[in-house]
Amino acid sequence: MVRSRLPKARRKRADRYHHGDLRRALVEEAARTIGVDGVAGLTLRGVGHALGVSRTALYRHFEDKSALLAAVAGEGFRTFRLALVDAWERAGGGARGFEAMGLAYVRFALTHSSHYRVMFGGLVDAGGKYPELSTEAAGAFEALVGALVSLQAEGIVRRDDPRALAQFVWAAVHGVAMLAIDGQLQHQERPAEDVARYAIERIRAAIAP
Amino acid sequence: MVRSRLPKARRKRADRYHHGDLRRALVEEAARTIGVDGVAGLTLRGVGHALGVSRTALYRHFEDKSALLAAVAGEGFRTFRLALVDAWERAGGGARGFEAMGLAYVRFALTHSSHYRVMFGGLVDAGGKYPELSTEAAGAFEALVGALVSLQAEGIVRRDDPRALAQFVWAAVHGVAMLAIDGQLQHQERPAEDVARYAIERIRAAIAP
DNA sequence: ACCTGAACACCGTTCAAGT
DNA sequence: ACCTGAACACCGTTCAAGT
Repeated sequence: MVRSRLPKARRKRADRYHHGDLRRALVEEAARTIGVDGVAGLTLRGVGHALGVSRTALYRHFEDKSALLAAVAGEGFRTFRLALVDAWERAGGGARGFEAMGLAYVRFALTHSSHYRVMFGGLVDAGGKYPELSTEAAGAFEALVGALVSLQAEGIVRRDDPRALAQFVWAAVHGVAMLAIDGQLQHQERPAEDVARYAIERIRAAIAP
Repeated sequence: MVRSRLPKARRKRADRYHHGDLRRALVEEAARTIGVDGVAGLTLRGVGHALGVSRTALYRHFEDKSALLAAVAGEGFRTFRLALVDAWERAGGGARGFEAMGLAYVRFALTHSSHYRVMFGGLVDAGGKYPELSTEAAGAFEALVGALVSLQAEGIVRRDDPRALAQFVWAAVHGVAMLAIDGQLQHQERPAEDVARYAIERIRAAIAP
């Protein structure tokens, strides 16, 4: 009996996936699918098929689809934090670092829009489930807090509670990113990045001493 | 043959739904379901069943599930705009009106969180589809622009392009609302409304002359 | 330990047919 | 015009069984 080759299946074989390899492969494949087809296009069957594995194999590593999405979101927060810190450090901190971090934020959201939506789609802090996700999200937040504390020491930022400041700044940039993703920021043909730059300048005024 | 009464079905009969009545009933029922069970809990079959109508009846009024959700989002933007304008006018405009509008914004988002998520879940401006939704969303935006123009005339707000200002303010409050919905704003046991108040104060500083 | 394949209970959507 | 009921092609998830 001839078995036709399945169209999307990878070369990898099932017996390679031991010792947690499959778990990582599942998260990566899910993230890739989301990047191409959006969250709505993510099916557990499709993920399994793409990896040449049965569609139920993933239940050995994740409780359900939500848990897989939480892992994807957690991974997203990790690379997100790295992008933010990298931008801050490359610009040498300070006022320039702050703008660079803000632009890196918006760029990440625009470049990985579907992934970003999963990160902020209501999974985080979903009743304390998915502790790894909460940790990664908190880590990204702490990167911002650290930057603000440094800016306070320089005298560029008002000496309010750093976490309160960070919540405000995060919320404001998050809002810009979300509206940019939704395509609601191109009213007068200005590119989203210019809008982001203007917003960051206003945020800087908002937190000035 | 005895027909057992279906559990969730309303009293209304199918023959009442003529001349567009069903369309409106479908939108209302979908909005109610979303409010109770979230977007994930919305099924076309459930909506039809709740109205005592076949599960395919809705295809006479909507192209597909997305179109129904767009109608729900549009309706959401309408009541949203009314809430914003009402808060602004009740406070008599000015600096107080601005704060009242901001608080009304966040309260609406927290009270109708699932509905709010549908409104900002990526349906608006989805390639120019759903013109009614775009119109309603634009209407809500214009309410904010109007308030800012009035504040500029009073000399409370800097004389930048009102639409650019409105985009920034909207984005910032939107971000606060989204993080509040996601439960990411209760770091130090402060209620979300206090965080919102602080954010609005900072936004006011950001757009000061 | 890890994976499979059949089965179950759900979906959204289509379509010929009814009034 | 508006609605129905059967049918289709999908889902996520469970579970006994295999290595």
